[in-house]
Amino acid sequence: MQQSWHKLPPSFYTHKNVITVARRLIGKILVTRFDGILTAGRIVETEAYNGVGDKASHAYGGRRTARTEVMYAEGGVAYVYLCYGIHHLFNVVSNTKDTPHAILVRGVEPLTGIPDMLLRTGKKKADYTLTRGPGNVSKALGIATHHTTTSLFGDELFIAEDGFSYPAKDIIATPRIGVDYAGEDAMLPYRFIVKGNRYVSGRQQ
DNA sequence: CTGACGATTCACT
DNA sequence: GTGAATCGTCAGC
Repeated sequence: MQQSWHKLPPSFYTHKNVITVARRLIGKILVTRFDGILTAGRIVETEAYNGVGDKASHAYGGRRTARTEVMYAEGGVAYVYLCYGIHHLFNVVSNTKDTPHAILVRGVEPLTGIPDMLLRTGKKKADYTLTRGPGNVSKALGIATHHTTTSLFGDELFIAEDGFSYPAKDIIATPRIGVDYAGEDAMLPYRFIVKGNRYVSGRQQ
């Protein structure tokens, strides 16, 4: 199983077009190995945040703060922040240094370590709610805010590919979720989902 | 130092 | 469908 995983190379993350990277992340495998506990899931939902010109992005207008500084790093690190005081949201930083692109992972399909995901989330059985929605993804995989700035080329937190891919016709673009405050940018088709997949958040088609 | 609020989730009506 | 939970972050004083 995991012996056929190949960690994504730096060139995957330094790509200039964050929309393209978000699209390519669909079908890849998000892997964590904290304290020797291996958990992994196949990414089925992502959202792109397109730098300083994107009103929905934390880096809109070139804003730099202690929290968002990591978005300006070279692609290939994690950006994790706390939302609503409760939920840890995991993002992948892309593009090169000083261009604050990021991709929010909103849904994965559990592959490895499901019993550990159940322990972390306190759930009793593995149904579609286990890793659907960005808060649940981080909780099930054990990702927390202190993992922000973690390199995706280490062994604790990374993204891999295993040769699997979804048919192109099943990957569709939609507007992003929960970004109504972004005005017209809220309409942009920067969210990618696997059509019909149960681990995609929001209303089911 | 203070206050308002969020790239959400879940329990409950 | 509605509302509470909950706290780090950031703008403003």
